[in-house]
Amino acid sequence: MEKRRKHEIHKQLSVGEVAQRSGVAVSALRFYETRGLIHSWRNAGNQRRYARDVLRRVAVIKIAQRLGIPLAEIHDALSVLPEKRAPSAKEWHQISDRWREDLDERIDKLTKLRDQLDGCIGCGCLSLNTCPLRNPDDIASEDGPGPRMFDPQ
Amino acid sequence: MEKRRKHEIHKQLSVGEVAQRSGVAVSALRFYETRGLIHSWRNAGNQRRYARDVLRRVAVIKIAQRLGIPLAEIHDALSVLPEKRAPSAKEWHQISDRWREDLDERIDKLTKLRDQLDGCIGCGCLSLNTCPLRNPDDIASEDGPGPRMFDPQ
DNA sequence: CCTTGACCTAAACCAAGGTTTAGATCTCAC
DNA sequence: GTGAGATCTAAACCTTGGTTTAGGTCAAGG
Repeated sequence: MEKRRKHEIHKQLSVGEVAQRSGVAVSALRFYETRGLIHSWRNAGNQRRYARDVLRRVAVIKIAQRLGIPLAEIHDALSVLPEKRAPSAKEWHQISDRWREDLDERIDKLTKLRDQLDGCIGCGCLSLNTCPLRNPDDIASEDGPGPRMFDPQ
Repeated sequence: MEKRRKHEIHKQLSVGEVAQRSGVAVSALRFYETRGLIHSWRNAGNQRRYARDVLRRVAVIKIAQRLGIPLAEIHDALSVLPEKRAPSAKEWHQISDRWREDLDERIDKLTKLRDQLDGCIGCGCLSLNTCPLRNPDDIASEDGPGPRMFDPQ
């Protein structure tokens, strides 16, 4: 509780406090700042100070990272969100819907890939120049039949 | 046909020929060689020469890349495959089954993530310190309730 | 007042998967 | 045999998402 006192006294957070409470390394927080994902001001001694709202922002960043969204896109998404208040349901929807679509596309792509692989495993894939796995864009081989994937046995 | 003559005369392929026929850049082929994914010998003038079988190997590499398998793992998988003949169905199975599992896991992970996101979008997510999206490992927050994601409106 | 821990910056470093560049050498068709 | 185009090497560079290090400054309890 000794250590907690500081937190209770001022509403601003130091970078170390944000790190501890958000579970993100100090170096990562500074990195996010260079990328414009979070913001801070400086105290008299040039140290970063954060509004408590930064914790929400960092939480959103962490979620987006888990979803596999690149930081640049997270940045764009966050620029929709207000800095000093909680976003409205509508604002959150705007962002999460976009990420949801992104996720869907990736799942779709992987699923199609899996189906192609299954086809290729199952069928023996003796005619690999027509195999969808080898010809993702359905471009006919320009140089005669390619090598077969494996021996007919 | 002029240019084709060279191909027809010798069964060995130069790096440029492999690049053209496989659709992989020369620089990438050299890179794969440094990683031990493909092999070549040198001619009298120190230029790389490849057996035609390298084309099959590169095809497998390309497929694996599409599946999202890192080169180091592709290397491990390829070390199972023979260099100078087409792999047997069994050998191909050994590899493709592994990749299939890998793919499955990733699809699973993304699907779970999508479901969590859906839950979070749908439910309003007012209690974010218990939200599965924010607490992937189900660890209780140690520092009181976190900030809510958005306003109840 | 002083020491220790937190903080500051810039720059280097890491992984993956290559590409680009520079400068030298080889090959081949004519 | 010669010039163009292909190839060679090593090293630098690129992106993404940071971490580490070095050398200094700040803050605060005792």
